[in-house]
Amino acid sequence: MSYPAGYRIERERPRRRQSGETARLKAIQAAIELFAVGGYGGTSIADVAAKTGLSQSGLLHHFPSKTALLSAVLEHRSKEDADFLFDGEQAPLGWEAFDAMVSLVARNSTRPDWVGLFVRLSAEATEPGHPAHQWLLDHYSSLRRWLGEALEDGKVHGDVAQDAPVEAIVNNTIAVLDGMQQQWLCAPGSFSMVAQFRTFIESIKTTWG
Amino acid sequence: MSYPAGYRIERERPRRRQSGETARLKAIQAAIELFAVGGYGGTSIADVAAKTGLSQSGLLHHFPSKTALLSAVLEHRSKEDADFLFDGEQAPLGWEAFDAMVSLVARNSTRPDWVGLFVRLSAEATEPGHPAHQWLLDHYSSLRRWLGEALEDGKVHGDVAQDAPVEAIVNNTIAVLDGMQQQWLCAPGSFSMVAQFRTFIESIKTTWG
DNA sequence: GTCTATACCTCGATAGAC
DNA sequence: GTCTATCGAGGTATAGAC
Repeated sequence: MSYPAGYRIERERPRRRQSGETARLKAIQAAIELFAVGGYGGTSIADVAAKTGLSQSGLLHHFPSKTALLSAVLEHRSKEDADFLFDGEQAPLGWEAFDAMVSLVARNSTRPDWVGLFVRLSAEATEPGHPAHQWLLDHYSSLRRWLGEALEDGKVHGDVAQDAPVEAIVNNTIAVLDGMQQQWLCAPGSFSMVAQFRTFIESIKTTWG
Repeated sequence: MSYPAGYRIERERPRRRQSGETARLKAIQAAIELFAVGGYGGTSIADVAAKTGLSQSGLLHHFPSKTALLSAVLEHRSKEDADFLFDGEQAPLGWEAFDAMVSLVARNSTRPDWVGLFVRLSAEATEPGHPAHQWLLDHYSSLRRWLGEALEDGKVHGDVAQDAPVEAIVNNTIAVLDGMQQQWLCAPGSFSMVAQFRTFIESIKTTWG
């Protein structure tokens, strides 16, 4: 059975009840903002529900449990980060990868909630039993792989010194990124994350370029 | 009024009830280990009491509130850190300050509980309302001051390049320290914090030495 | 899809006996 | 110095009406 073009079975109609998808997105956004301040453990689903404009049970209709909500938040975050960094294109290699990280820092500077979300969750999720633990491991692992490959590629092309300690450079880059955000949260606006991160990148380029 | 040497008014006597000081120290140690895993918000005073070998109320006899316990923990930590780094002597200046930081990292490598304590608490305490917020600000502020002075002194003595961006170097050093510990907690023993931190220090020495 | 009501737990803190 | 008992608040999750 087929229909002529333009024919729609389900036409748009005004409705009081928002669609499940709308409610989910609103809730995820609310959860991001609240987790960013209180972390996962310090935020109640009632808080998220209130910010979403739902009762607690109303929220639990869309996310059967608090951890389900967390999973949705993490998935959302990972996706947006990947979209920003790569956006369908090939991941940059060589020092360009580190320049891409600078862009990421610039983007983060405009999104305190995302910085807070990561800083809080990653500290909590260090613990093996935490519901975001695996996510955190995956996050680090993919970041390490990408930056590691970028440096190895740079060695092949002669942009990176042959004796550059890849693992240490990669880990330190990630460490600067995370530690800087931690400091920045204490006093947002007290320094430029971009400028500071650039200083770091310049230093490693100078040393192992 | 004076007593002959060797004469003691209060002689040691066996007692069932431990002294207040003993109980306090036991509780602080227990709290450190528990805060290191669950953070401040994620740890109940009942947990601390159990680990100390007291009932919840028994613990609250020594620390009138949960925040009082936290304060004692923070004070304890700050003191031990200062003792380790300076130990009554003058704080080292120039690049020696950064070498001292390497020693600190080496010490931390043997104390996962301290690393955990700092990572969790500092992430929570980023929030202005957190009971450890001021402590965190003070911690960063004193660390920044010391490392900043060290670099300025190095400039005077010609060990540090005149155009070295002091603030960025200092902040990045602290960032590496913090971020590295965060990664290390995810998989303690998966890499050497000392070696990695040395790589960072070498890089900045190379660039601005 | 959203709500109220509720079950059941844990938490921080206080009161008061020993 | 340590305990039991208890209060009141707030947490997750479920049942069931609309």
